[in-house]
Amino acid sequence: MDGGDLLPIGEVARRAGIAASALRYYEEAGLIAAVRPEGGQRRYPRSVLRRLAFVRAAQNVGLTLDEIREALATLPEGRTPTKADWARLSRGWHTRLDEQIAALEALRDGLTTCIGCGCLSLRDCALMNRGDRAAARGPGARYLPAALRRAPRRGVA
Amino acid sequence: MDGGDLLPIGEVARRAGIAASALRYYEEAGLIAAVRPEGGQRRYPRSVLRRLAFVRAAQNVGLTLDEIREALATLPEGRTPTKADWARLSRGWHTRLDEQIAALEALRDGLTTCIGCGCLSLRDCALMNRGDRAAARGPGARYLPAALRRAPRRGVA
DNA sequence: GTAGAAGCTAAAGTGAACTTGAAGTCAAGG
DNA sequence: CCTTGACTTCAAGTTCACTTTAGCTTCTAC
Repeated sequence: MDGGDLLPIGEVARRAGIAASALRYYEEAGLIAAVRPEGGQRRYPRSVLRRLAFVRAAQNVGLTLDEIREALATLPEGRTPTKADWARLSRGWHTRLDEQIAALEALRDGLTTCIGCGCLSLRDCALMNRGDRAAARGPGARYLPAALRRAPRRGVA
Repeated sequence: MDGGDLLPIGEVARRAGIAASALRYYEEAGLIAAVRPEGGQRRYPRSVLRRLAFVRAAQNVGLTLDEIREALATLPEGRTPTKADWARLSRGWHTRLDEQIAALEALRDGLTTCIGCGCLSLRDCALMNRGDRAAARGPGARYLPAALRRAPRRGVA
Protein backbone atom coordinates (compact mmCIF):
# COMPACT_ATOMS: atom_id res chain seq x y z
CA MET A 1 0.00 0.00 0.00
CA ASP A 2 0.99 3.61 -0.18
CA GLY A 3 1.12 4.12 3.53
CA GLY A 4 -2.24 4.46 5.28
CA ASP A 5 -5.39 5.10 3.33
CA LEU A 6 -6.69 8.23 4.98
CA LEU A 7 -7.78 10.83 2.50
CA PRO A 8 -7.66 14.60 2.93
CA ILE A 9 -10.85 16.52 2.38
CA GLY A 10 -9.90 17.82 -1.05
CA GLU A 11 -9.34 14.30 -2.31
CA VAL A 12 -12.68 13.13 -0.97
CA ALA A 13 -14.36 16.17 -2.45
CA ARG A 14 -12.83 15.44 -5.83
CA ARG A 15 -13.64 11.75 -5.80
CA ALA A 16 -17.15 12.16 -4.52
CA GLY A 17 -17.92 15.19 -6.63
CA ILE A 18 -19.05 17.01 -3.53
CA ALA A 19 -17.62 20.37 -2.46
CA ALA A 20 -15.34 20.40 0.57
CA SER A 21 -17.65 22.94 2.17
CA ALA A 22 -20.49 20.49 1.78
CA LEU A 23 -18.43 17.77 3.42
CA ARG A 24 -17.81 19.99 6.45
CA TYR A 25 -21.50 20.76 6.48
CA TYR A 26 -22.35 17.07 6.37
CA GLU A 27 -20.07 16.49 9.29
CA GLU A 28 -21.83 19.17 11.27
CA ALA A 29 -25.11 17.57 10.29
CA GLY A 30 -23.90 14.24 11.61
CA LEU A 31 -23.82 12.46 8.29
CA ILE A 32 -20.12 11.70 8.18
CA ALA A 33 -17.16 11.85 10.53
CA ALA A 34 -13.42 12.35 10.15
CA VAL A 35 -10.38 11.54 12.21
CA ARG A 36 -8.14 14.42 13.17
CA PRO A 37 -4.47 13.57 13.48
CA GLU A 38 -2.04 16.17 14.75
CA GLY A 39 -2.38 19.41 12.91
CA GLY A 40 -6.11 19.17 13.18
CA GLN A 41 -6.91 18.53 9.56
CA ARG A 42 -9.62 16.05 8.62
CA ARG A 43 -8.62 12.65 7.33
CA TYR A 44 -11.27 10.34 5.96
CA PRO A 45 -11.16 6.58 5.69
CA ARG A 46 -11.96 5.28 2.24
CA SER A 47 -15.28 4.02 3.54
CA VAL A 48 -16.57 7.58 3.67
CA LEU A 49 -16.91 7.42 -0.09
CA ARG A 50 -19.53 4.72 0.15
CA ARG A 51 -21.28 6.65 2.84
CA LEU A 52 -21.32 9.70 0.62
CA ALA A 53 -22.58 7.61 -2.25
CA PHE A 54 -25.47 6.62 -0.06
CA VAL A 55 -26.14 10.23 0.85
CA ARG A 56 -26.14 11.29 -2.76
CA ALA A 57 -28.39 8.47 -3.85
CA ALA A 58 -30.76 9.14 -1.00
CA GLN A 59 -30.95 12.78 -1.99
CA ASN A 60 -31.84 11.75 -5.51
CA VAL A 61 -34.63 9.67 -4.11
CA GLY A 62 -35.86 12.82 -2.39
CA LEU A 63 -34.87 12.28 1.23
CA THR A 64 -33.84 15.21 3.38
CA LEU A 65 -30.52 15.23 5.16
CA ASP A 66 -32.37 14.65 8.40
CA GLU A 67 -33.94 11.50 7.11
CA ILE A 68 -30.63 10.36 5.71
CA ARG A 69 -28.93 10.96 9.03
CA GLU A 70 -31.54 8.83 10.77
CA ALA A 71 -31.10 6.08 8.23
CA LEU A 72 -27.33 6.15 8.61
CA ALA A 73 -27.72 6.02 12.36
CA THR A 74 -29.11 2.51 12.06
CA LEU A 75 -25.83 1.24 10.66
CA PRO A 76 -23.86 -0.91 13.06
CA GLU A 77 -21.26 0.94 15.06
CA GLY A 78 -17.78 -0.41 15.30
CA ARG A 79 -17.65 -2.57 12.23
CA THR A 80 -17.60 -1.47 8.65
CA PRO A 81 -21.06 -1.79 7.15
CA THR A 82 -21.48 -4.74 4.87
CA LYS A 83 -23.17 -4.92 1.53
CA ALA A 84 -26.20 -6.30 3.31
CA ASP A 85 -26.30 -3.29 5.62
CA TRP A 86 -26.40 -0.90 2.72
CA ALA A 87 -28.95 -3.00 0.92
CA ARG A 88 -31.18 -2.93 3.97
CA LEU A 89 -31.00 0.86 4.16
CA SER A 90 -31.92 1.39 0.57
CA ARG A 91 -34.60 -1.25 0.33
CA GLY A 92 -37.36 1.22 1.12
CA TRP A 93 -36.38 3.49 -1.74
CA HIS A 94 -37.84 1.19 -4.30
CA THR A 95 -41.25 1.55 -2.77
CA ARG A 96 -40.80 5.26 -2.37
CA LEU A 97 -39.79 5.66 -5.99
CA ASP A 98 -42.74 3.58 -7.07
CA GLU A 99 -45.00 5.92 -5.15
CA GLN A 100 -43.37 8.98 -6.62
CA ILE A 101 -43.69 7.62 -10.12
CA ALA A 102 -47.30 6.71 -9.53
CA ALA A 103 -48.02 10.22 -8.25
CA LEU A 104 -46.48 11.81 -11.32
CA GLU A 105 -48.31 9.47 -13.65
CA ALA A 106 -51.57 10.33 -11.96
CA LEU A 107 -50.73 13.98 -12.37
CA ARG A 108 -49.92 13.51 -16.03
CA ASP A 109 -53.02 11.50 -16.79
CA GLY A 110 -55.22 13.77 -14.75
CA LEU A 111 -53.70 16.64 -16.64
CA THR A 112 -54.69 15.18 -19.96
CA THR A 113 -58.33 15.00 -19.08
CA CYS A 114 -58.43 18.03 -16.84
CA ILE A 115 -56.68 20.38 -19.19
CA GLY A 116 -58.38 18.74 -22.09
CA CYS A 117 -61.75 19.44 -20.60
CA GLY A 118 -60.67 22.90 -19.62
CA CYS A 119 -62.05 22.59 -16.15
CA LEU A 120 -59.01 23.53 -14.13
CA SER A 121 -61.46 23.98 -11.34
CA LEU A 122 -60.04 23.97 -7.87
CA ARG A 123 -62.87 22.17 -6.19
CA ASP A 124 -63.58 19.43 -8.68
CA CYS A 125 -60.24 18.68 -10.22
CA ALA A 126 -58.32 15.79 -8.74
CA LEU A 127 -55.14 17.36 -10.02
CA MET A 128 -55.55 20.34 -7.78
CA ASN A 129 -56.65 18.53 -4.71
CA ARG A 130 -53.96 15.92 -4.84
CA GLY A 131 -51.26 17.02 -2.39
CA ASP A 132 -53.02 19.50 -0.19
CA ARG A 133 -50.27 22.02 -0.22
CA ALA A 134 -52.37 24.40 1.79
CA ALA A 135 -52.20 22.08 4.73
CA ALA A 136 -48.42 22.09 4.78
CA ARG A 137 -47.82 24.29 7.75
CA GLY A 138 -44.83 26.47 8.48
CA PRO A 139 -42.71 28.70 6.32
CA GLY A 140 -39.65 27.84 4.34
CA ALA A 141 -38.91 26.51 0.91
CA ARG A 142 -41.41 24.04 -0.46
CA TYR A 143 -40.80 23.72 -4.13
CA LEU A 144 -40.51 20.00 -4.05
CA PRO A 145 -43.91 19.03 -5.42
CA ALA A 146 -46.21 17.90 -2.65
CA ALA A 147 -46.87 14.67 -4.49
CA LEU A 148 -43.22 13.81 -4.05
CA ARG A 149 -42.98 14.70 -0.41
CA ARG A 150 -45.78 12.64 1.05
CA ALA A 151 -45.21 10.22 3.89
CA PRO A 152 -41.90 11.63 5.08
CA ARG A 153 -41.69 9.05 7.81
CA ARG A 154 -42.39 5.52 6.88
CA GLY A 155 -39.40 3.67 8.25
CA VAL A 156 -37.02 5.61 6.15
CA ALA A 157 -34.93 3.02 4.48
CA MET B 1 -76.79 37.21 -8.98
CA ASP B 2 -75.87 38.37 -5.53
CA GLY B 3 -74.65 41.76 -6.64
CA GLY B 4 -71.22 41.92 -8.30
CA ASP B 5 -68.87 38.99 -8.26
CA LEU B 6 -65.75 40.46 -6.78
CA LEU B 7 -64.37 38.34 -3.98
CA PRO B 8 -62.43 39.56 -0.95
CA ILE B 9 -59.10 37.96 -0.26
CA GLY B 10 -60.35 35.74 2.54
CA GLU B 11 -62.96 34.21 0.30
CA VAL B 12 -60.43 33.52 -2.43
CA ALA B 13 -58.05 32.05 0.11
CA ARG B 14 -60.73 29.74 1.41
CA ARG B 15 -61.91 28.65 -1.99
CA ALA B 16 -58.47 28.14 -3.43
CA GLY B 17 -57.04 26.58 -0.31
CA ILE B 18 -54.19 29.09 -0.42
CA ALA B 19 -53.35 31.35 2.50
CA ALA B 20 -54.14 35.04 2.15
CA SER B 21 -50.50 35.82 2.83
CA ALA B 22 -49.58 33.64 -0.13
CA LEU B 23 -52.04 35.48 -2.32
CA ARG B 24 -50.44 38.81 -1.43
CA TYR B 25 -47.10 37.24 -2.12
CA TYR B 26 -48.30 36.02 -5.52
CA GLU B 27 -49.48 39.50 -6.32
CA GLU B 28 -46.08 40.91 -5.49
CA ALA B 29 -44.55 38.21 -7.63
CA GLY B 30 -46.76 39.22 -10.55
CA LEU B 31 -48.80 36.04 -10.70
CA ILE B 32 -52.18 37.55 -9.96
CA ALA B 33 -53.73 41.00 -9.71
CA ALA B 34 -56.60 42.54 -7.81
CA VAL B 35 -58.79 45.57 -8.24
CA ARG B 36 -58.86 48.06 -5.39
CA PRO B 37 -62.10 49.88 -4.93
CA GLU B 38 -62.34 52.69 -2.39
CA GLY B 39 -61.06 51.62 0.95
CA GLY B 40 -58.07 50.00 -0.67
CA GLN B 41 -58.95 46.39 -0.04
CA ARG B 42 -58.32 43.78 -2.69
CA ARG B 43 -61.25 42.46 -4.69
CA TYR B 44 -60.70 39.56 -7.05
CA PRO B 45 -62.74 38.61 -10.08
CA ARG B 46 -63.88 35.02 -10.10
CA SER B 47 -61.39 34.29 -12.86
CA VAL B 48 -58.55 34.52 -10.38
CA LEU B 49 -59.59 31.09 -9.16
CA ARG B 50 -58.72 29.53 -12.45
CA ARG B 51 -55.48 31.40 -12.53
CA LEU B 52 -54.66 30.09 -9.09
CA ALA B 53 -55.62 26.61 -10.18
CA PHE B 54 -53.06 26.93 -12.93
CA VAL B 55 -50.44 28.12 -10.48
CA ARG B 56 -51.09 25.24 -8.17
CA ALA B 57 -51.01 22.66 -10.91
CA ALA B 58 -47.83 24.13 -12.32
CA GLN B 59 -46.20 23.92 -8.92
CA ASN B 60 -47.14 20.29 -8.70
CA VAL B 61 -45.44 19.76 -12.00
CA GLY B 62 -42.33 21.30 -10.47
CA LEU B 63 -42.27 24.75 -12.03
CA THR B 64 -40.96 27.68 -10.06
CA LEU B 65 -43.06 30.79 -9.54
CA ASP B 66 -40.80 32.58 -11.97
CA GLU B 67 -41.51 30.09 -14.68
CA ILE B 68 -45.19 30.22 -13.90
CA ARG B 69 -45.18 34.00 -14.09
CA GLU B 70 -43.57 33.84 -17.50
CA ALA B 71 -46.11 31.32 -18.68
CA LEU B 72 -48.98 33.45 -17.42
CA ALA B 73 -47.50 36.46 -19.14
CA THR B 74 -48.20 34.85 -22.50
CA LEU B 75 -51.92 34.94 -21.85
CA PRO B 76 -53.81 37.51 -23.90
CA GLU B 77 -54.34 40.80 -22.16
CA GLY B 78 -57.75 42.38 -22.12
CA ARG B 79 -59.92 39.38 -22.75
CA THR B 80 -60.58 36.51 -20.39
CA PRO B 81 -58.42 33.55 -21.33
CA THR B 82 -60.26 30.79 -23.10
CA LYS B 83 -60.05 27.08 -22.56
CA ALA B 84 -57.69 26.93 -25.52
CA ASP B 85 -55.41 29.48 -23.89
CA TRP B 86 -55.07 27.40 -20.75
CA ALA B 87 -54.62 24.24 -22.75
CA ARG B 88 -51.78 25.84 -24.69
CA LEU B 89 -50.04 26.85 -21.47
CA SER B 90 -50.19 23.44 -19.96
CA ARG B 91 -49.33 21.50 -23.07
CA GLY B 92 -45.64 21.49 -22.21
CA TRP B 93 -46.26 19.84 -18.87
CA HIS B 94 -47.03 16.55 -20.42
CA THR B 95 -43.56 16.35 -21.87
CA ARG B 96 -42.05 17.56 -18.68
CA LEU B 97 -43.88 15.00 -16.63
CA ASP B 98 -42.86 12.29 -19.05
CA GLU B 99 -39.27 13.33 -18.54
CA GLN B 100 -39.61 13.37 -14.78
CA ILE B 101 -41.21 9.96 -14.75
CA ALA B 102 -38.51 8.58 -17.01
CA ALA B 103 -35.82 9.98 -14.73
CA LEU B 104 -37.37 8.38 -11.67
CA GLU B 105 -37.82 5.07 -13.42
CA ALA B 106 -34.18 5.11 -14.43
CA LEU B 107 -33.28 5.85 -10.85
CA ARG B 108 -35.42 3.01 -9.58
CA ASP B 109 -34.11 0.52 -12.09
CA GLY B 110 -30.54 1.61 -11.57
CA LEU B 111 -31.14 1.21 -7.88
CA THR B 112 -32.30 -2.34 -8.28
CA THR B 113 -29.09 -3.44 -9.92
CA CYS B 114 -26.79 -1.05 -8.13
CA ILE B 115 -27.96 -1.76 -4.61
CA GLY B 116 -28.43 -5.35 -5.54
CA CYS B 117 -24.80 -5.59 -6.54
CA GLY B 118 -23.78 -3.60 -3.52
CA CYS B 119 -21.45 -1.40 -5.50
CA LEU B 120 -22.73 2.02 -4.52
CA SER B 121 -19.51 3.26 -5.97
CA LEU B 122 -19.39 6.90 -6.87
CA ARG B 123 -17.36 6.55 -10.00
CA ASP B 124 -18.97 3.53 -11.58
CA CYS B 125 -22.54 3.72 -10.51
CA ALA B 126 -24.94 5.28 -12.97
CA LEU B 127 -27.20 6.17 -10.09
CA MET B 128 -24.65 8.48 -8.57
CA ASN B 129 -23.50 10.13 -11.73
CA ARG B 130 -26.95 10.79 -13.03
CA GLY B 131 -27.78 14.40 -12.16
CA ASP B 132 -24.44 15.96 -11.49
CA ARG B 133 -25.51 17.72 -8.37
CA ALA B 134 -21.99 18.92 -7.78
CA ALA B 135 -22.18 21.05 -10.87
CA ALA B 136 -25.30 22.87 -9.74
CA ARG B 137 -23.80 26.17 -8.81
CA GLY B 138 -24.96 28.57 -6.15
CA PRO B 139 -26.25 28.13 -2.62
CA GLY B 140 -29.79 27.68 -1.45
CA ALA B 141 -32.06 24.73 -0.94
CA ARG B 142 -31.75 22.00 -3.50
CA TYR B 143 -33.67 19.07 -2.21
CA LEU B 144 -35.64 18.69 -5.32
CA PRO B 145 -33.80 15.81 -6.99
CA ALA B 146 -31.51 17.05 -9.70
CA ALA B 147 -33.11 14.66 -12.15
CA LEU B 148 -36.35 16.55 -11.69
CA ARG B 149 -34.93 19.98 -12.07
CA ARG B 150 -33.19 19.66 -15.40
CA ALA B 151 -33.94 21.91 -18.33
CA PRO B 152 -35.53 24.77 -16.45
CA ARG B 153 -36.05 26.72 -19.63
CA ARG B 154 -37.58 24.89 -22.54
CA GLY B 155 -40.42 27.13 -23.64
CA VAL B 156 -42.16 26.71 -20.40
CA ALA B 157 -45.68 25.80 -21.29
C1' DG C 1 13.42 27.19 4.66
C1' DT C 2 10.21 29.23 2.39
C1' DA C 3 6.46 29.85 -1.20
C1' DG C 4 2.10 28.56 -2.15
C1' DA C 5 -1.47 25.22 -2.09
C1' DA C 6 -4.68 23.25 0.86
C1' DG C 7 -7.07 23.19 5.22
C1' DC C 8 -9.11 25.30 9.43
C1' DT C 9 -13.18 27.93 12.02
C1' DA C 10 -16.97 30.91 12.58
C1' DA C 11 -20.22 33.74 10.87
C1' DA C 12 -22.87 35.48 7.40
C1' DG C 13 -25.11 35.06 2.84
C1' DT C 14 -28.16 32.63 -0.72
C1' DG C 15 -32.68 31.38 -2.98
C1' DA C 16 -37.29 29.83 -3.03
C1' DA C 17 -41.69 30.32 -1.26
C1' DC C 18 -43.76 31.68 1.95
C1' DT C 19 -45.32 32.99 7.16
C1' DT C 20 -45.44 35.90 11.14
C1' DG C 21 -45.72 40.11 13.69
C1' DA C 22 -46.69 44.81 14.59
C1' DA C 23 -49.44 48.56 14.07
C1' DG C 24 -52.92 50.50 11.88
C1' DT C 25 -57.53 50.75 8.53
C1' DC C 26 -62.07 49.23 6.78
C1' DA C 27 -66.76 47.16 6.86
C1' DA C 28 -70.91 45.30 8.96
C1' DG C 29 -73.96 44.54 12.83
C1' DG C 30 -76.25 45.90 16.95
C1' DC D 1 -71.18 54.89 18.17
C1' DC D 2 -68.73 51.03 19.02
C1' DT D 3 -67.08 46.63 18.65
C1' DT D 4 -65.48 42.85 16.04
C1' DG D 5 -63.51 40.67 12.36
C1' DA D 6 -61.44 41.05 8.02
C1' DC D 7 -58.20 43.61 5.77
C1' DT D 8 -53.88 46.69 5.01
C1' DT D 9 -48.55 47.42 4.71
C1' DC D 10 -43.87 46.60 5.71
C1' DA D 11 -40.21 44.28 7.72
C1' DA D 12 -38.33 40.42 9.48
C1' DG D 13 -38.32 35.39 10.28
C1' DT D 14 -38.22 30.42 8.58
C1' DT D 15 -36.47 26.03 6.21
C1' DC D 16 -33.17 23.53 3.66
C1' DA D 17 -28.84 22.67 1.89
C1' DC D 18 -25.41 24.66 1.15
C1' DT D 19 -21.62 28.56 -0.33
C1' DT D 20 -18.86 32.50 0.58
C1' DT D 21 -15.79 35.34 3.09
C1' DA D 22 -12.28 36.53 6.31
C1' DG D 23 -8.50 35.63 8.74
C1' DC D 24 -5.62 32.18 10.16
C1' DT D 25 -2.72 27.57 10.24
C1' DT D 26 -0.72 23.42 8.21
C1' DC D 27 1.20 20.64 4.68
C1' DT D 28 3.97 19.85 0.46
C1' DA D 29 7.43 20.80 -2.86
C1' DC D 30 11.27 22.87 -4.30
